[in-house]
Amino acid sequence: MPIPYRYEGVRSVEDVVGEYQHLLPEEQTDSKVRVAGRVMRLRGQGALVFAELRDWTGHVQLFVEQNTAGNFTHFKHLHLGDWIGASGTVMRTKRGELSVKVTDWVLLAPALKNFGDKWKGVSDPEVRYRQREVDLWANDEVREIFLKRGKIIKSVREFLDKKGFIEVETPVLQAVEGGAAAKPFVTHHNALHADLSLRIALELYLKRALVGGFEKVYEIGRVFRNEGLSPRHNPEFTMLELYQAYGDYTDMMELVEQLVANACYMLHSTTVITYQGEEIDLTPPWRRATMEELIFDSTGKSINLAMERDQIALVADELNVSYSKNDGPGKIMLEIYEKTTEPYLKGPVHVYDYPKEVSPLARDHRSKPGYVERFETVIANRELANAFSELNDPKEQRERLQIQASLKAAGDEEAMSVDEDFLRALEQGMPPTGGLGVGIDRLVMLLTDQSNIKEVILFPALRRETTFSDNDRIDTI
RNA sequence: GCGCUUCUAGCUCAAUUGGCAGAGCAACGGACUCUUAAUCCGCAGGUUCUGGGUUCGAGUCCCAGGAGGCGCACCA
Repeated sequence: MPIPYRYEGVRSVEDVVGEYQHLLPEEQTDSKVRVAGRVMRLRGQGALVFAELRDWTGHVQLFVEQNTAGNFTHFKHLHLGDWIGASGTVMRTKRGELSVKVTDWVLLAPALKNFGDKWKGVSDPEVRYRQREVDLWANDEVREIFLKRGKIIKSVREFLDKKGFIEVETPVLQAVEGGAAAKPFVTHHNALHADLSLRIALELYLKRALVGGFEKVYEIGRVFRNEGLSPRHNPEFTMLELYQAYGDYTDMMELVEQLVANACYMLHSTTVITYQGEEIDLTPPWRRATMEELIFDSTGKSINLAMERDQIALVADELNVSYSKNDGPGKIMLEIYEKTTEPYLKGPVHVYDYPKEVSPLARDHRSKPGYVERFETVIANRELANAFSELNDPKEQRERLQIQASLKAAGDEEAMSVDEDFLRALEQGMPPTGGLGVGIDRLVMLLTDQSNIKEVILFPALRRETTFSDNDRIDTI
């Protein structure tokens, strides 16, 4: 029997099940429907076969009788996972299961490998991540997560569009990567005879868009960082960055609260969620606290940037926080915060007023010397967002980047370079601006209660597979 | 990159702690016209991740390597 190129008139299982939900046991209709999907279970019963057909929207039972269905013998010998199209009438069985009583059916694609145990599926994480297509069929909750991921991103777009933000796209291949402290992936453009980096952030080009007149602009895009893998880090991940002219970091606090609460509500119809067993209330407004206050709360130590570097270093020593000889007071303070405070912040909380030393793109604090107007939002002990009042003074920005470049020359692989294109743009004038970055994967993890980033990335990065294992039917066919 | 840990049939897991590698599901053959992880009968299935070593004997102990998970480090 030839496998057809198309199968027309298919209705979704969800649609069919919804329409005929009212049928009583043993009630038969002469309503013809066509459905298609994978055969996920087979129960032979002599001259009668029950099958579970699953499509993207759900599952429905097929009732296949020798007397009334074509090609009955072949149907009996279908394999779990085979794609078929079936047409028939809708009925409910004696035992109450809504079914399609099949009259005609056709094999659309055989499954030469199975999806594991029909009850337990697959649980080996290596198979689940390497062969996500198997995972998606074997584990319903996996499909659910990726459906939710799509909904979350959609809700973010709708939210920003409603606020008047314009979505743009900026280069992934960049001559001078910048906008974050991270090691890039480097590639080569043959025709240009140039090494290019894959972007590590969206920041610099989006600011140039602001100079160009976009007053509210955002991009949701993949960025790439050449770092180790972990349950919370994939080398490519999705960032949202947005910039709003005439605003500052306090505007960004409100915006991120609304954005996250909105996505959460879209998904759960509430803004209170459970994450890894802990209840988290995302209802705005969120707590705001300075880094110094939070360090004091968790350690009882009072530090600030009016202190000498050595005094702060002494506190770090007392707290068993390591730092390097070249670190200034701001870097040491950040180290203290990250080791003693952030891991214990359940949040949501906006941690604000960062040391200037560790924030080369943020604007000087309007009243606190040595600080910039920057905050990070922490939820469930993890940084979810990072935002500042953006530095828009080209002279100051040049000096900051030159410091970065000298750090880079001294061996700091994560320091930035001087990006002349960016500086030239700033010289044209960038309005006062609030900017915000949100890790979308982290947001999805939070809202879907996942602790491993691989669970929210359809095809996460893994080491190259060196051996391919055989499966059963491929050899016997 | 470092530490801990896991790897047995296609899948999910056993194997008396060093003594003949096994079960359920899937597959294959058969019975059964209302099943729901159907049931029943039969049959087949293995480089125990790879390579060394210790031992009369290794899935089990030792060494090296591979892949995964968790933690640390870096970061989001």
